[in-house]
Order: sequence, then structure tokens, then C-alpha cells
Amino acid sequence: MAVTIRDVAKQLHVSITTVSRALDGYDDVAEATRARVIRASREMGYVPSRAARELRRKRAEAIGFILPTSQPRFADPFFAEFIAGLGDEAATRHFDLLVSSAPPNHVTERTAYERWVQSRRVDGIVLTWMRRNDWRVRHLAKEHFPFVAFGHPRGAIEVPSIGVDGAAGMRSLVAHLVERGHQRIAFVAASPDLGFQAERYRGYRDGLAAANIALDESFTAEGDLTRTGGYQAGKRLLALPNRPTAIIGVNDLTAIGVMRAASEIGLRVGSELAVAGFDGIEDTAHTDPPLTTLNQPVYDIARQAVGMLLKIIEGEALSEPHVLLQPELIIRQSTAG
Amino acid sequence: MAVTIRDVAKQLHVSITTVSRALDGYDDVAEATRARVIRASREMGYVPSRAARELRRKRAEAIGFILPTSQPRFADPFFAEFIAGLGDEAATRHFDLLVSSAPPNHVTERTAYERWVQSRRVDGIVLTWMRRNDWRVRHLAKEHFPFVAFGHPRGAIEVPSIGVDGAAGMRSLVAHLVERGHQRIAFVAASPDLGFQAERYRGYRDGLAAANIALDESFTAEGDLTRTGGYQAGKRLLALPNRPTAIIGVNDLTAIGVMRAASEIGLRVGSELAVAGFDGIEDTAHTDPPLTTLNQPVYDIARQAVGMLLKIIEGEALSEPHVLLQPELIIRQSTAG
DNA sequence: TTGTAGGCGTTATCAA
DNA sequence: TTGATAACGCCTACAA
Repeated sequence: MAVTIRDVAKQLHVSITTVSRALDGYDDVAEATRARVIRASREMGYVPSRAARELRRKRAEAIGFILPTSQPRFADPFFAEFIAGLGDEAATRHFDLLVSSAPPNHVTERTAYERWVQSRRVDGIVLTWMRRNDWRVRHLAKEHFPFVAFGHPRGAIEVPSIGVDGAAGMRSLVAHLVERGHQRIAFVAASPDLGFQAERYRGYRDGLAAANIALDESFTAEGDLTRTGGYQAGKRLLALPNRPTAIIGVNDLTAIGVMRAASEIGLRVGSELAVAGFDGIEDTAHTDPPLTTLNQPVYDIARQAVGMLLKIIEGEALSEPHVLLQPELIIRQSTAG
Repeated sequence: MAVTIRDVAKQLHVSITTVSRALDGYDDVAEATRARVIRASREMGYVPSRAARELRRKRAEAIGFILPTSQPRFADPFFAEFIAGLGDEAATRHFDLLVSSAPPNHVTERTAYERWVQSRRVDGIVLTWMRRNDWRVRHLAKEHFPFVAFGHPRGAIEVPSIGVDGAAGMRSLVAHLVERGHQRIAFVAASPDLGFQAERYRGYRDGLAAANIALDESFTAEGDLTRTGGYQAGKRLLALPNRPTAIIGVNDLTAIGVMRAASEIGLRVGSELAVAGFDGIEDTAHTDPPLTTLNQPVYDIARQAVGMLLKIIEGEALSEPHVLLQPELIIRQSTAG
């Protein structure tokens, strides 16, 4: 079996208490003793058992994240980056990251969250893709379970969150398009239940209003955040009698789908149709033509989210419970015409 | 505090033993008692503490996966799908998935693996992006720690693995290109240290040999598995005096980068230059033109890998320690000309 | 079929 | 500055 604290203590002829305290950096242990303990531990390959420590400390030293897998074949590059950020920040703080997945609002989602909460498998949870009247928020708040949200859920409950100003981003994007001479600007949306959809859409409408352009309801189509959804919505919009000259996707994948719809009917993106997205995923730099987008620093956001979560877990007050970052408008050839 | 097994026992006026056994499905407990226990547990919201159970059982009921984050801004869609597969299969088997990340062969990678192994934080580990003479394999084998590899490492040590036949895939791809009249076929490779690179490159060469085409060393360029790497390598290849008429990327991202390099110099992909990749990520269906690729069922592979790993953890023998799947050649317009 | 009791490996309290 | 000892919550021989 693995070497335990008792083995180290026996070897050194000290008590297990001493070993424990020496290793955890308490200051009431003689430096000489500490040095001996540390050396012996390393030599003997002693690493404290996580399970025992958890049991005693009542802390899992882990945080959880549940992927909102909307699709059977799920592969949003956004989440690879997000998870890398979560994992890196957690690791530097000596926490582990548990990842699971569940389709949003599906029954299995509920069990997934409850399992972690009830069994204290994790000390806190990171939420993303916030929804209107999100049951996860209600549930976690009721259980007094630490969590932090990426995105700002609207609702009665106070939620520590970090988000990107989707409305402001969209306003600046619309302004950019108007400046390029566009008046007929369409929007491919996502489910209205999604918080960032509402926010970005609001920015789109406000942007139009600011330019004195009347909102044309037929210029809003709904996708599902995937390329395929964007493609289908794009086809519908481009089949309109008086079709738009610019189309904004609620996210980059959607916009990429729109580009394909355009090129399929021989429309040149950039000169004959402007297309733009939101997220700033790496793909956008490599589409043909490169895609204008609103970049959000996903990796850093993830790290910051973990930082906030750990503070909450430690019981510290957050100096800033609602961090709001500005997305960066990256203008590329897809809106160059 | 959370409700414990003792609370349930007290409530029901039975011993904690009875509660424990009733819940774990032992058959030496009266059905009536079991029913009462189960109902009371649910009503009281009792879920066994993972920490206590782990300590007692000496099992973490968790598996680990460490993302090979080669880039600062890391976002390979391959891994989002892979993680979703790992997480789903683990969850259905009542295991948790721990995710961390580390740059391949960096010192921190070693600590990341060792931490989990030493502290028994996880019961097994899934390995990917196998390398030549992989220290992880040596280390885990030496520690008798359960693991399974995605990809077939060549080496002295017997490694349970699931892989996709990259060589066969590349042979069929080359055959396809030759059939379309191509003779000058280039390859954008990855680090030769990577197992699948060696394998796919071998397939490329074998494919050329089968068609009696001499290998032109200048037709091999090295990328880094990213779109940018592919773009740069593509530019080099296309600047060659007698440039290739077809370029194969060792993975899809690389191929996507090559496409951009081509369109940048006004070469039409499909008619004037054939491009193909490997992986079958969703992007390939939405590039312009859509990209020919070798599809590997990443999600299912991940699930199967977990299945194999759990068998190893349970101490069962694997009926098939080396699963080899065939990639599926998906021919699209990028090689249509 | 049920209950008693010991121990998994730590950390924390208290006394020395 | 160190040590003995009691939990933490659960599982499992063994006894009843």
C-alpha cells in the first residue's frame, strides 16, 4: 500500500502530529524538524491522501463545471479554451477541476448538479450559458453552495458573475456596419432563453435605433449557435425578397454558417454581403474571408472566474462581485466592402 | 451540516449498517427495510459523503485526463468532443472526470500526473497524443497505475489502447488523390515525436509508393497542428518552384490553414489545388469549399476508452487490449477538381 | 436479517 | 515545540 503519514512519523521517531504540521507549514514546529520531515517525506514518496484530508477538512479542494452539451456531437472550441482556463487556474491554486456534461434543462442536468452538491464532491461550481430564470441559480443559492456565473443572469437573486458586455459590443458592431453604408442589417439569434442572446440582441436593436434604422422583424432569424443552424438561418434570410446586405451572427459559429449560405448562392462575403460574429474563436481568423468578430478573452475570463469562486469558497468577500469586460471589435475582410 | 448516514439510521431506529447495506443493494436486508431506508434517505436528502466512502474503499471513483495544451490560447475542437465523451461515459458508470492541463513534456506535466497518481486522486488516467518513448507510459506502468491510451504508442511496454488506423487512412486518401490525377502530393506534418504523426506520415509514403510516385523530400513541411502552423507551412510549399497540386494536412486544422494560404495567393482550392485533412472535425463541413477529411469518431472513442479503463480498474482482463478503428474517408469539394 | 465495533489517513484540540 | 487522542463519515468482518 501507499506510504502514510504514520510511516513517515515512525521513520523519524516523531509523532504524526508533527509530520502533519511540518508539511502544512504551521509555524509552531522547529525549522530543523520541518526540514527533516520534508526530506523524509520526499524520500519515502509520501503524499497525503486526498480522501482522508477531505474527510477531515470537509473540503473537496475541487471545483466543478458541467458542459452544456446541446448537441450529440458536441465540439464548440469555446469550451476547450474555457476548460483549459479553469483547469490551469484551479491547478495553480491546488484545486482540481471536475468536468461533467449534460444537455441544458434536461432531467439529467439536475441530477448532475445535485450529485456534486449533495455529496460535497466539489466546493464550488462554475456556471455558464446562463438562462432566464435559471433553476441552477435558484438551487445553488438555496443550498448556499458557492458558485460563480459567466454571464449576467437577470433575476431576483444576487449572483457573483463575470461577463462580457454583449450589448455594448453589438452596438459598436452595428455602428461599424452602418458606417460602411449598410442599412439592411439582419441578426441570426439563439434561443431567447439564453442570457447572452437577450443581451446581444438588445445591443443590435439599440444600435439600429441609434442609427435611426427601423427594426424589421423579418430580419431576425433564429439559429442554435451551431454552424449548421447559422447556415439554415442564413439561407432563409438571403431568400428574402429585399434581402439584407449585412448579417450578424449571435456567435462566431453561427456567422460561419451564414458565410457558407452566402457563398453557396454565389454571394461574395465582404463585398456583396457583410457578415460578422461574436466570440473571437480562432476559426474566425482563418475563414475565407476572415471574419469580423467581437473578441472575448475566454481563457482569462475562466481564470478570473475561478479566482472569484475560490474567494467565495474561502468565505472572503468579493471586492467586485460583478466583473464586466468589454469585448474587442476585430474588423476583418468579411465586413470590408 | 449535511445529513449523514447516522441521521438516517437514528430516524429509522435501525443501525447505520442496515442503512449502508440497504443503499448499496446488498441482498441480506429485508425488502421492507430497504424500502423504508431508501424513502427516508430521499426525504432527508441523504447522499453518502464521497470523501468518507473513498477513504474507506480506497477508491476515488474518478478518472483523470490532462489536456496537452500546446498553445497559450488553446482551443482545439477535438478536445471539447473528447472530454464530452469521457465525461458522459464516466458519469453513466458513476465515476467523475478530473481534467487538468499541461504543456507536453514540460516540467509541470510531470507534477500534474504525479500528483494524481501519488495521492490516488484518480483511479485511472486517459492518455492522448502519445509520444515516442513516452515517459508517461513508463511512469504509469512502473507505478502499476491503470491507464489507457488513445493512439498506439510504439515501445517495449504493453499499453492498453484504442486507436484509429492513421496509416491506412492516409493510404486511401493518397489513392483518392492519385485517382483524381495528382502526382505532386505534399504533406504538412507535425512534430515527429508524436505517434500519430509518424503513423499518418507512413501511410502517406506508402500511398505514394503504391502509386509508383517517388517521395520528394521538399514536399514535406512541418506545422504544429494549428491553423496558423498549417498556413505557414502551406505558404512555403506553394512558393516552391514546381509546387504541389495537392496538399495533405496531418490534421484538419493544419489543412484549414493550408486552404487559407492557397486562397491568399489566388489559388482556388478544389480546382487548382486539392487539400485534405484528418480528424473530421465539424469545421471541415463548413469551410469554403468543404474539406475532404478522414473522420474519426472521437466521441465514441472517448467513451470506449473509459470503458476499457474502468475494466482495468476493476481488475478485469480486457478481451481486446488494442482496439483499432478505421477512419472514414469523407470526400468533399476540396479535392473535387 | 440486523447490530457492534474497528479502522481507513488525516487534521485539530488539548495537554505536556 | 511536541505528542496523545478524538473525531470526520463510511464500510465491513464478525457476532447476535
